[in-house]
Amino acid sequence: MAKAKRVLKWQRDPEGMRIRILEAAKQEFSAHGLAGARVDRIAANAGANKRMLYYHVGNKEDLYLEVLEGAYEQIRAEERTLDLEHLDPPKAIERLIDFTWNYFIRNPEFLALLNTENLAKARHLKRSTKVKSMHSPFVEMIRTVVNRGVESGDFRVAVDPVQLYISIAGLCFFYLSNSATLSVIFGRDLLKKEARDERLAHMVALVLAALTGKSTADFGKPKPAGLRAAAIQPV
Amino acid sequence: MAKAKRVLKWQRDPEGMRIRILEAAKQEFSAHGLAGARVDRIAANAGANKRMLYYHVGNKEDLYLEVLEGAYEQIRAEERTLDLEHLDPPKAIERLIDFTWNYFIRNPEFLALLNTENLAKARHLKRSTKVKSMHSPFVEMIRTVVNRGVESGDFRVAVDPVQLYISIAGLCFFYLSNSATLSVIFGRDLLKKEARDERLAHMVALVLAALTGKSTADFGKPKPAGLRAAAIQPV
DNA sequence: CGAGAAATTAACCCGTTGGATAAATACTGT
DNA sequence: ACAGTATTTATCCAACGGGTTAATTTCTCG
Repeated sequence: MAKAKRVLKWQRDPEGMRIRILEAAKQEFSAHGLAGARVDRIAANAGANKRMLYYHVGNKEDLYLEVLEGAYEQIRAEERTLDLEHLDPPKAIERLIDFTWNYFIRNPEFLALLNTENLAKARHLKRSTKVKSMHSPFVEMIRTVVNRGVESGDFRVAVDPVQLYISIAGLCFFYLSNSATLSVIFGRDLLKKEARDERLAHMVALVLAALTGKSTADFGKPKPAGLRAAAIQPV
Repeated sequence: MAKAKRVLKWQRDPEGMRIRILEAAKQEFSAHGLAGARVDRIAANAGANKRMLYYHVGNKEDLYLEVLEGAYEQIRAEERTLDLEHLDPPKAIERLIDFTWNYFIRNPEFLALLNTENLAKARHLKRSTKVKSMHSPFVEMIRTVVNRGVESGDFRVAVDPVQLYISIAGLCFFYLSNSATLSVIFGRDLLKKEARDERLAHMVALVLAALTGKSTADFGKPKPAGLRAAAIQPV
C-alpha cells in the first residue's frame, strides 16, 4: 500500500553535524586565522545553522581549540605508525624527513593552524589539557635511531634528538608555509612538482650528509643559472 | 613685554606622525595579524586620531602593505652590509647563519608579518611593485661563497644557493616563529639564553658539517637526559 | 599680518559579527 | 499514539569596527 512518505524538512544527525562543523571550522580557521574566521561562513560550509555551532561545540574560541586539538591528534596518530626502529639509521632518518614533508604537503591547514596559534602565543594550547597529555614517543623514537646510528658507525655524532626534530620540521615547514612569499620573491613557483622533489632531495641530502659525513649525489645539483636569473631574492 | 605665549593644543609634525603611525601599525599587525589588527588601537598607540591613518597612509590594507614593504626594506638594507666576500667560505656561512638568526631574534615582528602575509597567500606582496623591484644581490652573494668554497676544497659539493638560503632561513625561522607552541609541547622554554645559544651552535654545526664533511664539536652534545625527560613531544 | 593650505580633531555613519532567544520539528521510549 | 526530549530553524540585537564628513587649529609665505 503506497503509504505517502511524508517529506521531512530536515533530519537529525548529531554526529555527522559535529564532524561537518569541525571540518568546516578547520578550513575556515586555516584559511583566515582566528580573527579572520567568520562564524557564519563555518555554519554555511557545514550546511548548518549558525546556532548549531554553539549547540554542538561552543563559542568561536572553543571551536578553534577543538580544531587545533584535532589537528594535533591526527598527526600524532600518523606518527605512531612510522616505526623507525626496524630501519637502519640513515634509512630511518630519510623516512622521517619524507614523512614530515609529505604530511605537511597533505595537510596545509595544519601549518596554517600552527602559525595562527603561535600568533596567539600558544594561548589556547596552554589551556588545553588534551594536547599536553598527548605524550608522543616520537622524540624517544628519534633518540633511539640516533643512538643506533652512532653505535653502528653510520653517524659520526650523537645529535640532540629535539634539535634534530626541530631542524627537520623547520626545513619542511618554512618552505611550505612561506611558499607564497618565497615564490613571489624568487620569481618561481616553489610548489610545482619538480620544485617539491628537488626540495625533498636537498633536505635529505643536507641532513644525512651532516649526520653521516658522506655526501650524496643530490645534495648539489644547482639548477642551470638561466632558470633563476630573473628575480633572485631571499625571504 | 610679557607676551603671553599662547599654549597650542597641538603641533604639526607630518613626518613624525607618519613614522609613529607606521611603527604602531607594525606592532599591531605583527601582534594580531591583518584581520585581528584594530585601526583604533594603531591610532591610539601612535598618539593620533584615527583619521590620521587615512590622511597619511590610506586604508587598513594600504597601511599593512606599507608596513610589510618597510620590513622587507629594512632586512635588505642590513643584508647589504654583510659582505661575505672577504671571509673564507666556512666563516662566511657561519656569519650568514649568525646574522639571520640574530636578525630574526631582534625583529620578531618581521616573522609575524611574513606569516600573516603567507596566510593571505602573498596577495599584497604580489601587488607591491616596490618589493618586486628590490632586487637583492643576496643569493648571488651566497652563490659566490659556495663556488669559492668548492674551488678551495672547503666544501665538498656545490649546493644550490637558493636551497641553501631557504634551509638556513627555515632552520632559524621555524624555531623562533613557532617557539610558543614548541615550548608548550616540549615543556621547556626555547627562548631562554642557553636554549638560543644551543640552537645557534646546532644550526651552524649542521650546515657546516653538511657542506664541509667535517663535523664540529658542538654538533652533538645532547643535554643530560634528566633535563628533558618530562614532556617530550614534537611539533 | 592675513589668507589660503596643511594638519589635526571631533563626531558620526552604517554594515558586520558574534552571540542570544524563542519557536518549530524530528525522534525515542513507553 | 503521544509525551518528552534532542536537534534544528528562524529572528533578533547590541557592540564593534572600518571608514567618512565636517569643523578646527596651526603653519607658511607673499
